Amino acid sequence: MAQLPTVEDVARVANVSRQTVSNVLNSPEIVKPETRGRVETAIAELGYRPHASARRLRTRQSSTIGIRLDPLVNGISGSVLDRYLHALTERAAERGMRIMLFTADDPDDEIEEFRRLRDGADVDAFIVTATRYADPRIDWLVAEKVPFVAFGRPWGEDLNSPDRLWVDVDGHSGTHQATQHLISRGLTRIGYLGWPEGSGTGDDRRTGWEAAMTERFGLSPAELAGLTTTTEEGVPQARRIVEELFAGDHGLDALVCVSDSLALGAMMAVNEAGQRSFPVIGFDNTPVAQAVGLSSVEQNLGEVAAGTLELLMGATGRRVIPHGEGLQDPRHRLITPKLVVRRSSHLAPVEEAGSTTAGNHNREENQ
Amino acid sequence: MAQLPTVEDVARVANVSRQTVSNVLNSPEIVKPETRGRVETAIAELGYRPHASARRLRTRQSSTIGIRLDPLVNGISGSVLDRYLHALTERAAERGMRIMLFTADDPDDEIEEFRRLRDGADVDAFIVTATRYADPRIDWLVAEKVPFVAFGRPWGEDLNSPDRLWVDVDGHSGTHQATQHLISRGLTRIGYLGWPEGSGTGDDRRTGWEAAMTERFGLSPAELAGLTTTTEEGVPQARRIVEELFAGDHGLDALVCVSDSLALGAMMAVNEAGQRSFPVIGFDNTPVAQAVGLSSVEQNLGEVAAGTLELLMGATGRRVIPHGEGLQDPRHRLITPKLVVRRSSHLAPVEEAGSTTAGNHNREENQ
DNA sequence: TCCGGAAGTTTGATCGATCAAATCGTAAGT
DNA sequence: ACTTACGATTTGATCGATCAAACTTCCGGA
Repeated sequence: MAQLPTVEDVARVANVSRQTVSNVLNSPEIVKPETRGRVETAIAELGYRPHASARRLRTRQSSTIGIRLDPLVNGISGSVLDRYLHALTERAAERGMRIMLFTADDPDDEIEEFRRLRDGADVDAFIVTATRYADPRIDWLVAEKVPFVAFGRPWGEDLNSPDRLWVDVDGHSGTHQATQHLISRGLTRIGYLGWPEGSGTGDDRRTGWEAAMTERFGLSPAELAGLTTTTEEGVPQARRIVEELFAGDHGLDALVCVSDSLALGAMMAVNEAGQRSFPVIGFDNTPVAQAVGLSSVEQNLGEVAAGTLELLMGATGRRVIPHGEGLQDPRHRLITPKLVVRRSSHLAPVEEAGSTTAGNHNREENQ
Repeated sequence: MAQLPTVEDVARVANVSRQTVSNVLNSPEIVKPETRGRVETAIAELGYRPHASARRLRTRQSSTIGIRLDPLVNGISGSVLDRYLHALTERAAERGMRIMLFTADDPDDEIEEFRRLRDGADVDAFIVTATRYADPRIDWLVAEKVPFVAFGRPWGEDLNSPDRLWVDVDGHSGTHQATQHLISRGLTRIGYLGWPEGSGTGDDRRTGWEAAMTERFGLSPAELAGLTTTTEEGVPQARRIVEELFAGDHGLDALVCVSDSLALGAMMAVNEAGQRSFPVIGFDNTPVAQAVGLSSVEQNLGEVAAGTLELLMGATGRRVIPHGEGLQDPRHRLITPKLVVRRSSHLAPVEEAGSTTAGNHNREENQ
């Protein structure tokens, strides 16, 4: 088979030099229109396509972003990361970037992988997920000046640190919307089913519910605590604890939950208890929520992905901004999620309050 | 910042030539052990890491596999591909390979992307999913002799075509196991809830149920047809049709379903009808099935991923076998799935037949 | 007329690795 | 002892692009 055409070949056909071909590709504006046209014709004619590795070797740019993909799929909510990945791949493609996946057993291993990918000019930047307090990965990336964006706020650290770009979903706003929605339907004893205190994301989501309840009913911290139930993540865990709740004298009207898993477990318990009009709202709007008709807070992962790339490449840029160069403010993006209200299925029917206007919430019938 | 070390630097420190360093990396067996040790020490000392792009430029190999990631997440079962992706990333890493993602709007666009990635030496091979009859992508890949593996059998074409490597899950076996399991519990009127005829995967799965029913009860085609219900993929669709079924005089004991979506819909209808001991079995073992305690057929995606790489790289190889070179037979892998039996939750409780031995089925309590 | 300078284009060097062929040294064969 | 052969290592060329600097035109101003 004939060799693939190179810049050299294109140059010969267009009767120009290598460099001019290169310029047509990389900075067309400096080439005289007439010449440019000739070169473009030659490119089309030969079916020329630049050799990415050669370009990378020279420019030390890869037009590729690395992200770790965990081996384990952590159940029902694992899909959030997958959906983010889909959105990211798509948005990245729009800017001529691609996504490369890798795995790692632990943070040290991940750093080792960062190093390999960076040194091999395989990727220009990383996206790190599941960040923790005093994360060694972040420290390494900052120290080595490798561009990166974290998906998830730096809980407990400086949210505005210039070194640390991040995107996240505003959990507070999500649960606030969910709670307000229930309030607008005339419900008052709205409980919160969350994770044990100490998780940044979980605590953030709880504050949204707290704020909405306090604004409307002026509850004291003690009263709020009385409406709060916590459990580890997991459908059976949630079902168990909500069953216990229903066994006692809870006096609740509805539940706002920190995740779809907990909401699903709660729904099952609600259903079990024969409570046919006890609304439950989840978080993440996973496929499961869609499937069973569970109202949930939708993280707009397309926006999250777009925000990620804006931080990495600027508003419209097509290459990663080197660390520390002309970074715009703010150095983060906090995406506001939207409540998706579903006419709940038989699993946990929600009575529609006749005249309720649902504001700007999404409303979705069972598709 | 100091330049990254190159082979040249390592060579100087180890007092050997560039090529020897290269040999230590690529064919250690031809280097005298003593020399090798010296080189390895130098590598460690300098923290040298090969520059992937330079290597790629020279060798025209990228150690990367490309796979398209669809923008849309097709509901509940979309996660199968995601789980495959996780498994693939992990297995690929074990062999020093990485996964690169891309998107495409349609088959032609995907071919264009194949071309770009191939010409740019970005990837060594592709994995194609969601293949169709007379798929133009396959034709292109075969014509261009680009190594690839299809996830999914070439339905309606030559299963043993030498040009076409594929991996797939044995749907027949999965539904056969599911049906046998129900039979072993003493159930007899076991229905099948599937997709409309014409989908390769769907038809394959139905044959497993048909075979098991025929073996045990010697049913005629007409009788089998009487036990079969079909609908398009989707939870609400399934719920609707099973509700209709229950409204009439169906006489069924249980349902084997072609997917978890349909099974979930069926479960909801069953529950609605107050049938508390009507087993439903799904297919794919999605997180949803785990969450709601639905028995389902688990596709072992780790094995599928491993099979994919075996076809691409040989049993233990660390590089992609060029098209047509020493491909072993068979040119495909058909992975046998396993039934996961769950003690079903309140959504659709399954009575345990006291003394049933479940054979080699997996048995899983609600975690 | 001559010079400065910008615009457009070309030339030579280079990125970091591997390939192919050459070289060196040593052990085996006759 | 002399050739042959092989194992181990080195040398020069090369992959395909871009960078940096040089070169050529051409125009306007003194």
